[in-house]
Amino acid sequence: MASTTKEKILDVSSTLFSKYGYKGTSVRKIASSVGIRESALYNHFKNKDEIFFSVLEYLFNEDTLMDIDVEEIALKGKVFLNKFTTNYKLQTFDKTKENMFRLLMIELLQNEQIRKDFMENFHNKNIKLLSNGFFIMMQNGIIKSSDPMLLAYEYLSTLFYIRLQILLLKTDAKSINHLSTQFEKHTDFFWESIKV
Amino acid sequence: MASTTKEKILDVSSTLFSKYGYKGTSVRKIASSVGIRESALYNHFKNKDEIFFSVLEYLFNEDTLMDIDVEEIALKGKVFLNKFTTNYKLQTFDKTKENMFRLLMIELLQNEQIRKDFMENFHNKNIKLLSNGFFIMMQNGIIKSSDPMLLAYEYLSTLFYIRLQILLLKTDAKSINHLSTQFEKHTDFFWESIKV
DNA sequence: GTCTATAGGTCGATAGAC
DNA sequence: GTCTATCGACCTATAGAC
Repeated sequence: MASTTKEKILDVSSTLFSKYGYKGTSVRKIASSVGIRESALYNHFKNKDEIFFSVLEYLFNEDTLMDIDVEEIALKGKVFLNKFTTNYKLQTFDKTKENMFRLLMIELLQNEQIRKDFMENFHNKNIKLLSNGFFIMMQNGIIKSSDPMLLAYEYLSTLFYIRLQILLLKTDAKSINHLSTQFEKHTDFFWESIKV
Repeated sequence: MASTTKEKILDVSSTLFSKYGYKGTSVRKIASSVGIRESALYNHFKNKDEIFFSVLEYLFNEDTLMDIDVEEIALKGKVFLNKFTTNYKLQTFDKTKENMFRLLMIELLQNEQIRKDFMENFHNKNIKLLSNGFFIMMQNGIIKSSDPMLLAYEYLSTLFYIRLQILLLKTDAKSINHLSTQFEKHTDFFWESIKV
């Protein structure tokens, strides 16, 4: 991996952007980290913006789609939640996904494209998947009848909050032991709240 | 208000920092917004950092303490939650508090002091208050017996997520109508989950 | 595709006159 | 306490030699 210069640039700059954000990452730093001069960068990318957006594509294009057959697995009730939670937890501790999430949070209020990506890939997509699952459960009498969207929102928001907490603690190299089982505790608590 | 030059500087720079963050706000922009030259700023503050931290103090020192007598009001069950939610919602739509929250989110991953403030004033303080309330409710048989800390975490995380969503939508001048009653929906759902 | 050299801009901060 | 003038550092980007 990172055999060509262009790939090396993307690799290095994705790390830097995820750490220091757009403004905090200079073309100079990227070049020196790659081991070339600034001017050489411009043989591979038109300008800083093009590097940045290539990094975004690179970090986001890894499909964040949950590998879940909703129609089928929602019928198994809590198994659906467990699977979703496990997937979410895996992403939280995956290095590339962590970088993506970090960059997302850094630029969330400074970059409209990032906000779009966040809303689409982190919020809407998950809300849709979850509410779909909850809807099926309700129709089959597995959980209490209510608003599937609300349930999805309630369920997802806590997962997000745990993920953010873990990111912050990691940033200061603090212990995250007390949060290691928080995902599962949340799933258990939530399931007890909605099950019939 | 903002009678002295020093106050005017703080007022202007709190707006700029909340909008563009630390790096995105230059001493030049602050000076020109106030209506003076950069050099004149240095008669009131030692450097950019001192302005920034004064802004932090200015934005945070408004007491964010909930005006709640936990011991007494927790006995009333859902009234406790309603009061907390109302307070949280008020802060979400208060202009100064919104600026504070925005600055917090912008600098969360770039500034250790901000992370500390976030953890202390947004997380720990609220978790403590809430879990205290839940503990009292449990002891009085008002809600089901479980871990008060977990309940506090579950309850707070969704409030935070709603607040973040509202902030993002406001940033792009999008409608937040569909979220206007989300705080209350959350409170109702959560109360139904925990009440005896 | 890399290098050197450099342009033109913004940044935070200081010196010194008034 | 304000101004003008200026500094050195850093920034993105380009021209042109090899």
